[in-house]
Amino acid sequence: MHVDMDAFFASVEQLRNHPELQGKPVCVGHDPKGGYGRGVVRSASYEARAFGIRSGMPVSKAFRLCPEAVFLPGEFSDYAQASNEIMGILRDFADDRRLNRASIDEGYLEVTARIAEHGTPVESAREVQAAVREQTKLPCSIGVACNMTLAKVATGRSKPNGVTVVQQGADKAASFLAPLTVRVISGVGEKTAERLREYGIETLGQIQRMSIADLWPIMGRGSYWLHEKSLGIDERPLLDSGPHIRGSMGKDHTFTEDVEPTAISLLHETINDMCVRIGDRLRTKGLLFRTLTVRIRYEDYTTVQHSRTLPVATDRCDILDRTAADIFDRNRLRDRYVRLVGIRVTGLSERDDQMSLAQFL
DNA sequence: TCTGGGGTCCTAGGACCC
DNA sequence: TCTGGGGTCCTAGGACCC
Repeated sequence: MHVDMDAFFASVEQLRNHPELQGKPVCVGHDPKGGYGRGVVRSASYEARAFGIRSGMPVSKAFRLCPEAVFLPGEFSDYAQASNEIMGILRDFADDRRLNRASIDEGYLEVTARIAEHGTPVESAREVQAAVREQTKLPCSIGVACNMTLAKVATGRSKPNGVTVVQQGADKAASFLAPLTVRVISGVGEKTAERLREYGIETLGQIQRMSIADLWPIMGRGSYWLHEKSLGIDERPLLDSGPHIRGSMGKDHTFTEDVEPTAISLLHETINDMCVRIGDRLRTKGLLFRTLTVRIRYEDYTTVQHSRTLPVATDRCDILDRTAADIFDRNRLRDRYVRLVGIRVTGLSERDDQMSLAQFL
């Protein structure tokens, strides 16, 4: 069973934080600044979607589509809190409490035993949906199928507030997927879809009818993967995701206006500011980093990144800032306006409060 | 129309070690 | 002077997800 919250951030705002916004178009995202804002919409309520607004859309466009929409900056901690409540509920329904948390607002539950013991897939899904709604006020959609790929596609067909069940059997899976666009498969993004389109391929049914040899010139090594997905074949076991171990931490900043190459102090101040915040986050989480990556996006949107690995893991702000500034200075192109700068730290480890010999030296 | 910010995962080349 | 094969680590880029 795959459970995905409907317009998650926008729903939290409408149903938990600002009940007066129920029934109104709500966008969570960056300030549109009267149509001149540079961010994107992170989540749009269904009322906003009726105007054509979608998540990921530039806020400037969303504003033009619906100037009367309410734009909220959003409060991430509220969403994290709601997410934890939801995952707790889902876990209670899963066989052996086996839940795979796929993101802040979606998860996969093993429910084979539960369905065998009592009820049909539809009844079970409705039960989960009702429990989530009662305990958190929030709506979700659910897909039930014999593997994770199919369940997630099914959820996509259920939105909002729906339930879709894909009956068992290879033929049932294939005919369910056949008419759908390749984009419904998680892992097929815009680039892959465009490449397939160049060969006249748009639906999963078309891929089902191809051989691996036909697919190879288009997809290369990814051919087996895509062919199996198109048929609804997915052998991955549903593993409990366990406690989350983060692999990286970072911050990006897009300037309100592109920064001219000579404005060095502004660029350095911005980098310093981000380093201070990352340093604070590292220390509150008790983490150290070894590799630092600086990202630069220029006015024409070309983006490059440069990284450096330190000999010893650290959480020190001065090292973070000095290294970031140095990487930036050595690599930036001095004849281009800068749109964005970003800092990301990887190679994270937990801080051992005992000082190591390497650190001491 | 003009593209955020948080991430993950994969590939590939080069340096280096044994 | 030129050489293999196994392996790790680092760096850069790219695709993708929510």
